[in-house]
Amino acid sequence: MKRDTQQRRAIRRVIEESGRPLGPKEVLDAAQTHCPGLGIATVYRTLKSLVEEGALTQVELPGEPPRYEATGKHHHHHFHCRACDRVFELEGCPEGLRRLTPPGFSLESHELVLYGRCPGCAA
Amino acid sequence: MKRDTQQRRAIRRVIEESGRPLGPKEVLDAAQTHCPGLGIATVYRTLKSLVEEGALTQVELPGEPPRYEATGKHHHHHFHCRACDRVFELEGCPEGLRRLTPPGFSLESHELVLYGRCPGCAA
DNA sequence: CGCTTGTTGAGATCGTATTATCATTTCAGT
DNA sequence: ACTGAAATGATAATACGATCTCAACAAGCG
Repeated sequence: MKRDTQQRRAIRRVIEESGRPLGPKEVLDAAQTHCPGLGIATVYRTLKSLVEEGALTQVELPGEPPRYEATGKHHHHHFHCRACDRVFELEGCPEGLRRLTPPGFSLESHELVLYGRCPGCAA
Repeated sequence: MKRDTQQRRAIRRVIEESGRPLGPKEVLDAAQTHCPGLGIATVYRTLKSLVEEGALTQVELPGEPPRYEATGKHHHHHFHCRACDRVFELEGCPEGLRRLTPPGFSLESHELVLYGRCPGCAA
């Protein structure tokens, strides 16, 4: 049976409040302000179980370990800041993807990542 | 000083002839047909030095170790076949990326990956 | 409140990709 | 061909993220 622990509550909370995909380390740091003493093992365990029960979605970015965001948002992509290494959500989706697919290939999905500077780092 | 060895020649050759990004294991398998006895250590060493001298470019895809392709092609993206796990090059680039960038963010570059079935696996 | 059992935290352990080690080989200049 | 130095290959060692172990803890029930 699944228990409602402080740790699990803190982890869910920081991800839902952040509005952007967080890595395990980011989750740990943020959740420790609500739940001192929280360990990294619990973060990994909880992220895994939240993904399995569908509450979280793994976000895979090129050359990076996975991050996690709340499930249920509509289709979107991400912006990866090269300066602070944070990842932000983007609205919308580019046009003409089908046009890029050569004959014979069957297109099932796509991933797009924009790179640059976030507002805080662009200054 | 840099020597022209059979191993290095075989590795450059398979990458240039493949026309798609190859991972270290793929390079090893393909190059061994030209250079029997080739070891994985030499593949890693050579890939690294070819990247450093600018002959190869690292291709990072979500959730995958890097692959390598010849430098000098014009801007392009990739198609990742979910069945055979091979990666292919795509021509062209989607429209409207700038439109996706929220105010305050400075866009420097982007990566796009299409997923699906390649011609050989779609059948 | 007290018991049962799932959960936690610290550290050990693992898995995979990559790099270092080192004796041997082989390239390249003479 | 001879020689010195760089390159190679088998294997050990590393890096890193993620998972496992297990004693201590705490959620939830009666």
